[in-house]
Amino acid sequence: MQNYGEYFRALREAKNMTLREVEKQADVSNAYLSQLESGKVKQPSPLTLHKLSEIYGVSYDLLMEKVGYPVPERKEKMKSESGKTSIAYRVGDISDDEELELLNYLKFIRNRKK
Amino acid sequence: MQNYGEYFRALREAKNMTLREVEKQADVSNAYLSQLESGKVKQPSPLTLHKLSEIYGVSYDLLMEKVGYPVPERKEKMKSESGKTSIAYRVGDISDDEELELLNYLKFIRNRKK
DNA sequence: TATATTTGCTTGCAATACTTAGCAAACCGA
DNA sequence: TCGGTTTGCTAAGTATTGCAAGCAAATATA
Repeated sequence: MQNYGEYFRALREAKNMTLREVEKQADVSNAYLSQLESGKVKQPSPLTLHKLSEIYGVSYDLLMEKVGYPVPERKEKMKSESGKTSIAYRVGDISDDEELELLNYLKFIRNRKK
Repeated sequence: MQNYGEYFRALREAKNMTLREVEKQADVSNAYLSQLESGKVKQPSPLTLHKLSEIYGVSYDLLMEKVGYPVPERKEKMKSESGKTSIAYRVGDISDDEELELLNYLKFIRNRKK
């Protein structure tokens, strides 16, 4: 993915967290998080991705793949293994653009009722 | 692992390869390989590890673990999640209500652009 | 309104991955 | 012996990760 900065931002905003909240929980500086979300970071380290994956509740592998690191066989497996069962729930059915929209909508949902 | 430099050297020598042979196949400079094997490198990038894993015939995961990167736990998490929704896999932990809303919104997105 | 806090961001800076250039010793065939 | 090649290595330089410090605007609090 080229513009994964926006993706990280969407993840954070979907959780309604500030840069400094993530900084505390992940032990990653808010300065660096800002750079990450604005596309100024090329490839954050696996350790950083791991911390963020836990906070945002997404898989470590997914983030590794997002930023362009080689990923130990997973995507291919999931695509080839499960047949047509539960196609509506399949991961690959959602494009990156759609995913961003869903994250933004999730943020809207969570802010709506307060 | 602390002294994985020697480990990489052992891998290379077990294959009877020179630094320059590995350089050609992996597209990693012999200078850097030398530093790597003499313990002057802290954490080679995942991409470099991936290339070396293919040449030396060891698993990518193993090398990732050797140099101290977090390694995806493929035991419980993924299996317990696979039965659930894949949207959660992509956008993070969500409630059932939120999932329903997101699925409806996804349908809206897809019908919209046509 | 005025002051304090929050929030995102930018600017230097240190550490480190990785490269190009090149050195020195070992190894070759004539 | 001698010129060339191979081999591992070091030195110097570039690029990027990630941080501490701090700024400016928004927001909260008095």
